Amino acid sequence: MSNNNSPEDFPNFLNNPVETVAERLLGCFFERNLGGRRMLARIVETEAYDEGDAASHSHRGRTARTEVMFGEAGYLYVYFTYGMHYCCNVVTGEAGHGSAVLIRAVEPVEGIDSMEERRGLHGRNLTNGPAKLCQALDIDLRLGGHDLREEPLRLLTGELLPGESSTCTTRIGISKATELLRRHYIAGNPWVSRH
DNA sequence: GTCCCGATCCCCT
DNA sequence: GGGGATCGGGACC
Repeated sequence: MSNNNSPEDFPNFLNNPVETVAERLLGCFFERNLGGRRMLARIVETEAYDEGDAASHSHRGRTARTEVMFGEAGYLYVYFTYGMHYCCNVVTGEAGHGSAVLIRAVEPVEGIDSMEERRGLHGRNLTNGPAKLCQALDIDLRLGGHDLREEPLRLLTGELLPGESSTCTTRIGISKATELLRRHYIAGNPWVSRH
């Protein structure tokens, strides 16, 4: 992996249409510092959401919950769902436009023991779902609105590896705008939630 | 104020 | 493959 994880590695493409960003986030990293323990995870599956999209939390306009989605790119939008799960999104686009990319699956790279401890299991189910990865990386509402250039959770740029390619399909777990091809994942990657 | 349902996961079969 | 867990947001009264 050609990645030396310096702070300058923050992605410079977040201020683009959300489906473009969703694709380009594939291969980027979350670097989580938890009490001095470092975890690194590679993004392998994403979904794009924005205002014009009936499935998006920003579709009905600004609310206290979704305010972060309408802010500047590069911040974290976290929501709580089904009474017990958290999911996280990278805010994209210009301020005033409510768009974000849901991170649906990551591939553990470093600090795997720490993730396993938090999840209470090991193997494929560690991070192959949006709420699973939040539990593994200890992401909850306390990180809502967090600047992803800063500790303790940073977004670092990354690329697809030679031989890898991305695929685009319809999104998962939604009932509106089900026809849109706004789910992106790295083809064949074992950490993707569903192939 | 009340009601409904969700960008889900896990355990059981 | 199905259902239960569990709670906050948003719609409507």
